[in-house]
Amino acid sequence: MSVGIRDVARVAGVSTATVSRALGRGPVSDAVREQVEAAVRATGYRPNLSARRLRSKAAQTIGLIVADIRNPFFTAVSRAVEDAAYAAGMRVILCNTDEDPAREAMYLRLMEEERVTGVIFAPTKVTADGLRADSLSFPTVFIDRSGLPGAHDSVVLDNAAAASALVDHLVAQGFKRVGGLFGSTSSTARERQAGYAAAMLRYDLAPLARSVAPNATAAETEAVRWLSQPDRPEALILSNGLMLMGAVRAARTLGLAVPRDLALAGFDNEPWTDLVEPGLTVIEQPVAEIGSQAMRLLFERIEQPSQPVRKVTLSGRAVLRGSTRRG
Amino acid sequence: MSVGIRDVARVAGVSTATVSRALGRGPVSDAVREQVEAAVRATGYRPNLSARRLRSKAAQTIGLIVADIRNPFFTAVSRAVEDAAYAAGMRVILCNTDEDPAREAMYLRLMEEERVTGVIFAPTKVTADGLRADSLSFPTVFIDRSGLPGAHDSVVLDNAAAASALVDHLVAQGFKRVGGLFGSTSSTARERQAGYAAAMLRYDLAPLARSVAPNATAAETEAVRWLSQPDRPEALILSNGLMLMGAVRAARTLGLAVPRDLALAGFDNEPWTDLVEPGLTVIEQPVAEIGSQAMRLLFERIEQPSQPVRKVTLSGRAVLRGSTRRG
DNA sequence: GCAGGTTGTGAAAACGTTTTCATAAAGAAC
DNA sequence: GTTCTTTATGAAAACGTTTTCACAACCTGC
Repeated sequence: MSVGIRDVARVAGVSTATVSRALGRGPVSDAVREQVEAAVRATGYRPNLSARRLRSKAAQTIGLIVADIRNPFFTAVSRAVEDAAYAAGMRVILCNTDEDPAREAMYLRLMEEERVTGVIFAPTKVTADGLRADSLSFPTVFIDRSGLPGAHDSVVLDNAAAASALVDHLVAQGFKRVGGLFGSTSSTARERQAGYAAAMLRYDLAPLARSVAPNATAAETEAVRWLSQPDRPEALILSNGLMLMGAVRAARTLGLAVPRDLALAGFDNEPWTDLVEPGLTVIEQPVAEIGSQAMRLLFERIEQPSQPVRKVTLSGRAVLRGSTRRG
Repeated sequence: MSVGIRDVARVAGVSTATVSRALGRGPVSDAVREQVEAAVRATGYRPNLSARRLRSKAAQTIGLIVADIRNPFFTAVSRAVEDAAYAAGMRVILCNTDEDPAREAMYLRLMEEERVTGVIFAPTKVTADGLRADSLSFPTVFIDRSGLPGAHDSVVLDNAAAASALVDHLVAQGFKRVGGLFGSTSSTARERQAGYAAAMLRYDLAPLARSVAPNATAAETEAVRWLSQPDRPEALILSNGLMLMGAVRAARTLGLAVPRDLALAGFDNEPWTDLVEPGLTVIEQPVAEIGSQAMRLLFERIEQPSQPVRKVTLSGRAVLRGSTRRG
């Protein structure tokens, strides 16, 4: 049937141990190494990674658990994670949780069964708060969201500062009734909401915050409801790219001109945000950097399991466009 | 150290074989099954999937090889593939090739070493044309693109018809100098180009087609060059969503109003295409359907390896918006 | 010329499961 | 009551590698 290491050994005229050493790193003479390589070519041998993993206890596999790969933020991060993983000779198993704690639990169990080398995880708040430092049997780095302080390595945005910057800009433009629509499931949304509220209070303005599921349709529905009220906000901050899209839709539905009737600002500098007139003001997240930093932290954690927990905080960049220009 | 099936067996007072049967499907008495389940809970046992795969020769793993997960078309398809895979108890390994045949070859070799259950693959033209029916040691379904006729199962769009529909619409609107900018690496782009050219000829119009790398920046650069010429086209068809975005950017750069100075039509009904004024006319691809059909074909191929090769052709839906409305 | 490395190699154990084979017990058919 | 199935179980083999252990051959330093 299938050609195994024994066949290669027979063809090369050596033992299986020598073949294993020649293919991996081990002391073998140059002559033997060439013989083995020739035998591999001759037989078309392909190592069986399951057997290798079982014996060597090195899965060479990274788990990537995110809410939804269709969220462009996660798409971009995942690409950076995969590039780093494959560059290090590792595979990536991708999991979508849809912000559902039950699915998160299921995938975490799967990661255990796979005996993964490590995991990059964007947890919901409820899951993150339940995970103590020793809850997971594998090295884990949180991205975009953090959990209990000091429990896990993480790479996050300075969310409060970013939200604050948006408020600063809107207030400087003369907007006063600035509302905020934030996601309800992640620590990140909470931090953005807190940063927003704190900034508003600094200007002696009343924070007007609401929370919904962090997706486009939920945001659109809520925005339509909110903006139909007589005392509707004159500016709206959205806590991610999907929700920003929902808000744009809501403004269209209600016939509100941006920024004359409604100013809009949000997160995630997605390619389309500068194409929709008059351009959307957003906080740009360093998505590739988040992914690669997360992998760096993960690899360093794997090498030094007992080193202190680290949290890398990256700054967003405010990209100011027409959607927040004062009429 | 780690708890294995022997520990569970000892705690439950049965043999490892019985534990294995109780956990999988096998004839065991209800009493024993309960004992085993209790022992699993008591010990915190997690099966080692590498060992299971090695022995059972069932990897329960699907490989998904696409050009770039950041292309929203592939993002959406991948989500559908993953949903179907996890629903069937399988894992997904995701690979990005960047349209590079060398990386495609590398990932195909990886799939062999993983002994994957099957692969969903969007190959470049050069790789697809080199793959005969017996070139791959695992069941494979091509998506978005097809290879040698009858060599592999595939799920594709009726690309020629879709491109033709765009030409029909543009001509009906009164446009005559209709150009086409197509990707250079995939069979799909070729088919769209052919459909475009055939339709143009049907109207006694001269086809004006160019090919570039299928990404936003290459399309933008080429579009700027093309649209700067005195005899520039009055309408442009783009062969995917990224290129359509590049063309929108080019029009902005050159100060061309859409559709007055330039009509635009493309593929992929991405969420932003109706937000950028005056709305972009596109062919909507049934992305979720493509992913789930591909998985269906794959599973059926796994069950009946020798059944005839099948090709599922799905139709796109023309979404007509302002970008193609005549002056 | 000899003790003490170092280097290259093979035989066999080990990794943690599932599967095969054998067997005992229980039920069905006569 | 015998024989023939069927069902539930355990002992041991098997999956395809890597790693351990042992050892021989070759160096090095004196």
